Amino acid sequence: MAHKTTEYQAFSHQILTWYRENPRDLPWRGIVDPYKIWLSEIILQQTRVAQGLPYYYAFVETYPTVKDLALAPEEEVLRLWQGLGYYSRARNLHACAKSIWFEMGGEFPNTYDELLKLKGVGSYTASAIASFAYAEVKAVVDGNVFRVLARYFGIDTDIASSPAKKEFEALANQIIPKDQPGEFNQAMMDFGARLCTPKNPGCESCPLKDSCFALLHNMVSDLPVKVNKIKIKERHLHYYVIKCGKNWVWKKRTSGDIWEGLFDFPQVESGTGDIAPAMEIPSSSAEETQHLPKKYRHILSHQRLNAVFSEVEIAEENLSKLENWCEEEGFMLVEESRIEYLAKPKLIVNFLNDQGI
DNA sequence: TTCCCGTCTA
DNA sequence: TAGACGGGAA
Repeated sequence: MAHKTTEYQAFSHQILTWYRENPRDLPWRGIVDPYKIWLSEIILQQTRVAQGLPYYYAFVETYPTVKDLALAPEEEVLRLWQGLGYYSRARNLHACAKSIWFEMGGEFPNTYDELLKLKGVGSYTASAIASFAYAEVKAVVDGNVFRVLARYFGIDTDIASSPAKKEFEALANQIIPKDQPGEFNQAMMDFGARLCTPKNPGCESCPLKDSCFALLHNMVSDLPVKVNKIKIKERHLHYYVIKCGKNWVWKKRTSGDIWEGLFDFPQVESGTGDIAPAMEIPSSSAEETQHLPKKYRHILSHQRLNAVFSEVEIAEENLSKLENWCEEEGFMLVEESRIEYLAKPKLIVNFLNDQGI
């Protein structure tokens, strides 16, 4: 396949040339510390650079080394992650740091295969760290790479399917120059992010415009092929915001649902939202449900949440009853000034902001 | 509405 | 192998 090798070399040469003139200025570029590269890559999973950037700065500042992260309490890590979404990333990040520090002697894994064993590190992230920090020849395949390869080579495999991942990884690993794998990987992602964009790509100024399959066949807007089949679930949550003086009742969310490890309020879920669900709260009466319920709609990728917040005031003389109830139900009383230190879903942050908290 | 496709899990 | 997992921006 001599002609293919030549074609691939021409392709990677063009991409690298473009990259040298058009690199994104990112804070982790040129960094060789695998810890910081790992941090940046986990933060950037499913996340736009602009959104992840402040979190990267905060994490590097708060936890400059893997040791600092390992010694931090998980709740503090989740609080710093608040608002970024996909919270399992933060839990896995922290669990990995502990494992690297306490079980691996603080030695960061330094091969693709070893990196892949870390929780939350899949083939993309393992390739990124291995190529950036250790110059291992492993091609990254993220959304940008899918798009660039699908368009240039005219691949119409559904990129949401399982075989697509293998097909694109195999191709990218054929193309990647063995003498500068990290540069090439960054070049591909920047090229996809800045020029070969999902909408309105810069084909007129593209260095590959004479050989791009999609452009030559007028298929730029048709590639890559992505079959969207997410089912969106409609949910109705009724939250009870229970206060006793300056104490609020909070609930730490458990596994098996969204927002694991984050804090919100005691809650009842109903199928339709038509019927106002009831919750047995000690020492409260109808008159003590002070304000009109506040309604919020919150959109996630797989769920549409319709949340209603009812405020319940408990007389301070009933504090000990409330404490017992919290104990039984697995709730916790949190003093108002401590609320800001809890890791909370965006929905709850929005509600609190509207309350002036 | 579509894009962020990355990883884990059932 | 499909579905779950966030939140913001274009």
